[in-house]
Amino acid sequence: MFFELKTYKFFQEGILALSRMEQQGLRIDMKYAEEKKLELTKEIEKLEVEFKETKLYKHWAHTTKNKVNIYSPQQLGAFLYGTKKIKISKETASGQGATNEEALQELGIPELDILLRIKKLKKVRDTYLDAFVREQVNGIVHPFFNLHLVRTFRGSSDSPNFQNIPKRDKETMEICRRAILPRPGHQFVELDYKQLEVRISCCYNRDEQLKEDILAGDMHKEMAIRIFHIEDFNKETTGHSVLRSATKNGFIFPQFYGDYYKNCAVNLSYGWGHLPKNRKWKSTDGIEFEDGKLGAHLISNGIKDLESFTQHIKVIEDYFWNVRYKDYTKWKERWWEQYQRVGHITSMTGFNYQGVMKKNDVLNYPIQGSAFHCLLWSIIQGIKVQVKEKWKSRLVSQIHDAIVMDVHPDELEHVVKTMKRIMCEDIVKHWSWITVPLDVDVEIHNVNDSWADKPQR
DNA sequence: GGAACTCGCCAC
DNA sequence: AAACGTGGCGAGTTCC
Repeated sequence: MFFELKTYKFFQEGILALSRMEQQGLRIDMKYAEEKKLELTKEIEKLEVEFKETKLYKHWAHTTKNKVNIYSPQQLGAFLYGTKKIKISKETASGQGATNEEALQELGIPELDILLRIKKLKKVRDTYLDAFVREQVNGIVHPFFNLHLVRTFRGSSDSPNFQNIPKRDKETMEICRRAILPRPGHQFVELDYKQLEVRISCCYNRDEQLKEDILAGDMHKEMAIRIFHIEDFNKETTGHSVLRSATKNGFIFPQFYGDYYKNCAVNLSYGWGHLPKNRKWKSTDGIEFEDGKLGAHLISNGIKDLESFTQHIKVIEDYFWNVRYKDYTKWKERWWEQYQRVGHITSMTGFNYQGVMKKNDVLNYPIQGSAFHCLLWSIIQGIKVQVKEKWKSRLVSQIHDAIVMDVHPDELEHVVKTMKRIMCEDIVKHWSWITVPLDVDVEIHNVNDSWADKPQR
């Protein structure tokens, strides 16, 4: 398949820019990382002893021929679903009984909480801290940023992977990111494109309602009101803000990736709302809502169990795609029809997607790719200025829609201003297909603070 | 002893 | 008719 020369050159420039990031690298607090690893090892050993004293473990050891490995999903599954004959509520892709966090928590066996805690600490120690220590050279890690590995023409990172360091979970985030430091006297600055993928999707689907919702509205709130029957939505109250998050992460995002109402209904009610899956809801079920429980609130609105909630979400999904974002839906049909007819699709940034693809792939790849290409273009331009103006500041990492910089305080104002200009203004002049304004969120950390420390304000 | 697989989990 | 997109990576397991 052909790529235009400018597309080829774009990636060539991209590789050169990313290799400058790689050469720069990021500082690791080696003393901290080594000490934290030891501390975690002690805690893990203590918890292992505690776990092995439980009745559950003794039963497991007693009924197993070979030595029990508590970290083997296969052995754990065999014990729980075989020996103990617990009914499987969730299967893995290959049809085995799942032993992931969600599945284990559902069993309600308190001893398993110890095991989950051990696994969480091991993950942090062995996947992150260990990798930093292993990969560092003279206290600096040089993560690779690849452009040749991903189906969507996004990038990836390895050795160590700097694109999946814990962020959402406060405890593990702090343990891992505390190890990452700016150069002495410098400060971290992060520039994140706001809602990049969905904005880029508008450049394909030209849906005016979606564009309006992104720029002026609050679609998570609007949909939360419909999903949970909230007449007087108030962002400040805990109940409403939880249900807004539930809607965002349990409905909006999955829907944009091609999920459907049945999964979303489970996500929303069982996942976020803590409502039971397999029986009628009671008024005492579910998370704390405004004055009572979510269960009571939904029951009073005629939704009494997962089945009726699923039917409700089906209606919402229909509204979402066939009424509210009907032009997006029309684009999906046109785009899918085109792929089926000619066998490939070309993205706004000039990349060809070919070969056997599912419908969701055809609809997602070009959007995901083009969104990342906005970031890549900004990185290329940013590094050009960095070199030309001989900045002491450096671009040091990228995470799909975000740039991480190691900035000298004297240059802070100029660097942030320049990067914002590149990311929001220059880019829309360069690519006329960008028909939606782009915006960035800037997080400025304090001088010498680690990546775990809170940014200013 | 390594390749290829599964499972689980971190990010966007 | 079917049903969530992209990665990296550690550990366990199976196969050769």
